[in-house]
Amino acid sequence: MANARYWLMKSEPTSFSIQDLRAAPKKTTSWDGVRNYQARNFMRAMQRGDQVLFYHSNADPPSIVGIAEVVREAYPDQTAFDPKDSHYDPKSTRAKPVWDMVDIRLRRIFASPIPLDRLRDESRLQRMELLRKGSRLSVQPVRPEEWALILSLAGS
DNA sequence: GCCAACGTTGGC
DNA sequence: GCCAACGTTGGC
Repeated sequence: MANARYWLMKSEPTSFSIQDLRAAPKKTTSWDGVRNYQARNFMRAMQRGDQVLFYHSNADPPSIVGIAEVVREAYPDQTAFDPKDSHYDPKSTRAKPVWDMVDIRLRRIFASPIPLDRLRDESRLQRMELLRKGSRLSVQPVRPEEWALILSLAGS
C-alpha cells in the first residue's frame, strides 16, 4: 500500500451512516448518488487500496467517524438510469454514462469520532477542503500528512 | 428551521 | 457569454 492515496467522503448518517456500512454485506457499499462533476472526477481517480475518511455531515456534531477502503474502482452509477430513483439523471445513459461510483469497504470505526470543531483547532489541517468556508464537495482528496495527523487524533 | 455558499439551468 | 433564479448542501 506504499502508493495508497487518501480521500474523504461525506454522508448524512440519517441517509447512510458508518454503522450502516458495518451492517452491509461484506461491510461494503457502492457510493452511488454523487451528482457533482468535481466529486465524480475524484472518484474516477481512486484506486483500489486507497484509504477513505468517512465523514458524517448534518450530524450532531459533524465528525470524521472512521475509515474505509476503495475495493472497486469507478464504474457507472446505475441509479442515474432509473427514473424512479431520486438520483435519476436523464443525461446519463447506459450507452454514455455520466455518473460513476466506487465501492468502499469498512476498515475501522473510531472509538471517538473527531468532531469538526476539533479539526478546526489543528493548525496543520487548515488547508483541508473540508474546513474551507462554504465547501460542499462530498468527495475530496486528503494530504498524507493530514491523514497521519487525523489518525493520531483518533488514537490507535 | 434558518440561511450562506455553491452549482446548475435557462432566458436573453 | 452573462447572470438571475433556483435547488441543494450542510453548519449552526
